[in-house]
Amino acid sequence: MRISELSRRSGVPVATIKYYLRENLLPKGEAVSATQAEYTEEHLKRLRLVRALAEVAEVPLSRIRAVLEAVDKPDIDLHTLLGVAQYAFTPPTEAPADDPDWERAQRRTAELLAELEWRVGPGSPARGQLTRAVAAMERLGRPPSAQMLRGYAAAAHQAAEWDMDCIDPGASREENVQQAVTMSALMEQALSALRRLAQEDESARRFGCGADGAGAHGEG
Amino acid sequence: MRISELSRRSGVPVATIKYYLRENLLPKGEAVSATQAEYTEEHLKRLRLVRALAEVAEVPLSRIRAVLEAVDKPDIDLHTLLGVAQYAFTPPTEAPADDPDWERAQRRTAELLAELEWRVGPGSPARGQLTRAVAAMERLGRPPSAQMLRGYAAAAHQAAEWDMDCIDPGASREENVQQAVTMSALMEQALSALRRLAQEDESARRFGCGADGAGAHGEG
DNA sequence: TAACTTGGAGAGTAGTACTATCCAATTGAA
DNA sequence: TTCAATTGGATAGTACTACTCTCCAAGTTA
Repeated sequence: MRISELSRRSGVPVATIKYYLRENLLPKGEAVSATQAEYTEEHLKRLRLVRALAEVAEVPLSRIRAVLEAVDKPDIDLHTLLGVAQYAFTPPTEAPADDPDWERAQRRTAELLAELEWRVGPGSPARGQLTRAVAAMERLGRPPSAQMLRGYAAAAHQAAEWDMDCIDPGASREENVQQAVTMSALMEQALSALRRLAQEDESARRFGCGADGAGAHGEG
Repeated sequence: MRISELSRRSGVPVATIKYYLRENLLPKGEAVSATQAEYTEEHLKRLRLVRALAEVAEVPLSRIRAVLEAVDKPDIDLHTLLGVAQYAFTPPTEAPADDPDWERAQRRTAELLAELEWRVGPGSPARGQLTRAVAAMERLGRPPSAQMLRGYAAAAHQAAEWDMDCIDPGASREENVQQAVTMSALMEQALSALRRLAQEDESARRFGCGADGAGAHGEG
């Protein structure tokens, strides 16, 4: 397939595909001649994946590139594959110096993970992300209760188990990468949306005036 | 307090505070003279909130402005207050024309919400967000199973209940706004981080080689 | 009174994600 | 065979976001 067909089938403008090629978000097609290259179904799949992550999950292209590069290394086992994808997805957090809120948050998250006995690497960037969120809440004078964190952790673990149910250890590497990345990014969007909808529902139940739930606040 | 003290106490550069004032992210201080204005503790709180949302939750300033403006309207009840904050937070999604994946996703999300009997407005932007995520997964050939969506929905509702437990109907309006906004944005970050950590744990349990969990993939 | 600070305005900057233009080589229809 | 159209590759330009810097006159402090 030529670049124009890739464009037509994916709905992505040719100029954008060229940009993705330059930025190493898409591997180059096989050069047939000096001014012709052949693209495959794999290119189309990868392109669709990049667009889904960029448009729907709002992942910056730099991080998409990091994930794809991390994942393109051959000869790693499934757990490591999922791990590097995860690690590349999560932006690294640098700890501020001499911040009591940060110190407290870090202590709390470490205690939580120890209590839950989760098998997470000591340098997992999601630790930093969690610490940052908790520290920000401390700074605003609204620290989350230990109970709340434990509850959220239980819900998150439940979600993670369903996620892992979708991974087939026997499937191909490319399959598992697609699955894992889709999982991480798109189900996160879905979870975020569901939580917002659930908040609206719960708010209606507790504080709502009418109890019908149909268009309480103006039909956006 | 003068602008320089606001800067010192918040850690935000004076130039940035001036920018936020121009962009209506922070109300103007009370003008004492032509070249002097007085800022209060409320300004400091608001500034810290803006920074937490921008830096930690990565909410674009335009959406922070929308939330703060929506929430600054007086004389609305608690449920509506939480609702407008939520609505302003969620970017509106426009449906693509003639997309079978989108149609299917929309049908599935509508069915899910109906089955769960959640009281959500028909124009709630989180519906669009959910439809978009599901449609993207359909397009990639990896639609989430109905079971998985139901499971995620249950987890999301559980989280929403804990969220609402933190809202005190008797507290001041400004309190509730802060609480609701902090909740929505920062606990979402925390949930995302916890899900990633839980995925790492679950991946280690199922596919891991060593079973110690200490630094399986290279100490980020 | 002289150095410093302040609020306000405007321009400048860095980064992200495209988008448009140009070019020579190549291809496909007349 | 010829000639418009397409292709890949390179470069430049654009729109947007989030600051950051500079300037200035008015006001405050030593």
